[in-house]
Amino acid sequence: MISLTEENYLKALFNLSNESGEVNVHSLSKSLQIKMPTVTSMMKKFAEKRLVHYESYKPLRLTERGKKEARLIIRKHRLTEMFLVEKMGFGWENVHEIAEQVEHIHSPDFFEKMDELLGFPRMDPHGSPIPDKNGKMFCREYKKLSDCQIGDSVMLSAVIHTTSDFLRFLNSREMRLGLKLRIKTVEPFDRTMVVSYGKRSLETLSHTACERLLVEKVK
Amino acid sequence: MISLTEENYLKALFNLSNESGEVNVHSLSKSLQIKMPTVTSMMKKFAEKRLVHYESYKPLRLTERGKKEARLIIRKHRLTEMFLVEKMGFGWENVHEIAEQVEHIHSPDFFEKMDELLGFPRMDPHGSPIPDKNGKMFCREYKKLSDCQIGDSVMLSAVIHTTSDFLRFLNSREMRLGLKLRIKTVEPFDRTMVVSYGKRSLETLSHTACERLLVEKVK
DNA sequence: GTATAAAGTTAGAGTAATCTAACAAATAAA
DNA sequence: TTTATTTGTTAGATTACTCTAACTTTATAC
Repeated sequence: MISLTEENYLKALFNLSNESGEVNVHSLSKSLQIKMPTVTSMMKKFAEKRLVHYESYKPLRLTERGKKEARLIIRKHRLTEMFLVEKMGFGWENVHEIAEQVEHIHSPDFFEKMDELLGFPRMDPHGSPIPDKNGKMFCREYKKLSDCQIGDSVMLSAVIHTTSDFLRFLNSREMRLGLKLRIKTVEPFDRTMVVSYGKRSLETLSHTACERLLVEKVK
Repeated sequence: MISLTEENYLKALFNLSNESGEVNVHSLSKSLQIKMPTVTSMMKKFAEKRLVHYESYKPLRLTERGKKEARLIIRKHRLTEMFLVEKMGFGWENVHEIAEQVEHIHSPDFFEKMDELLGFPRMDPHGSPIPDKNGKMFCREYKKLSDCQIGDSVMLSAVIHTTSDFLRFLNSREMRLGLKLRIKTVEPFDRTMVVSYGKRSLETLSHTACERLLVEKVK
């Protein structure tokens, strides 16, 4: 059995994993706002439960089991966010907090029903993929807007590091998933971009903003 | 701040209160499946927090504050049950378990939205009243079917002690809230009733069943 | 009205999850 | 390559909630 506390550790481990699947105690501690010694001792418990590979002074790595459990929690989180937006009329900037709580509910039926009512969506309202009931996740290859070039035409496909401040900023610029935009200029010194889309022909986006926007190339 | 554990104690206290608002440690212990010494010590904590009136060896009584907090949790529970039935297509016999978990979510917006989408219902799917956001509860005066007489015509208005077994029993007899029924006979020795309603002219109900059915007189 | 049973309390201990203080290892800087 | 900084661990304490065993009070039965 996995406790609510453990579920939060699992989710953070999953979200903080770098390309090679590694997380260090310090970043986990910062992300969960739990002191390092507490995290260390929890990781020893996780190792016993075969949820992480743990060796003293080495980075943490989720086991396959750990990853699967994490994805099942993320599935519940993302289905909930989608349900809140699509079926209950919440704005995408207001659903995270609620989903953080709903994701811990133990009831397969509840989430199956959500999935069904939503028509088995593959993405959440922020464009992140929703793992299936077996904990498998289908990932498309997105690119950060900040890695694109002047002249590129791209479609906004997902947003990451979605604080509600950031989402409100996007709302205020009428930016939605699926939006097609074109890069007009990139400032060399701070990498600020000027883009055009819809009726807006000269919208300025900071490098920080562009790093949080995932796009796909369009012709 | 009231913890999840405390919320469960509050709810049980409220539901077990008799006419004079009293609950004993023993029944609370049985209902929560928590041993009596644990309950006693929690009740001392509740007394400090001004949630119950506590005196050694005397029955427990919720304070006004305690009652209000309890009703706010019950509001969340009943709104959730209603939402699960009306908006998500669950059967009334399957919603209790899920609502037991959802009721602990801290998000006024979430429950306000449910309330709104449901059209501000005053009753849950089992006919129990839903307290308002200030923790006020409007109660109609119902009567147990078991307290009615031969020849009475009544409307089924609520069901209590709603285990899923019992609700499935009602489903199997096509019994729904709002149903009008007439008492044909009452066996004197075991108080079994024979009633008629809809297309069913001779349905037998045990005394146990009749005690769980709340009705209003109709002419 | 005493004996028995039921209900309630006290004392002491255990577990999960957290913390601080002190120390150790690994990494970065000088 | 030594020093300083960052990261990680150990040890020991704390809080919330739970338990069992032993004892006390209240209620019930004879």
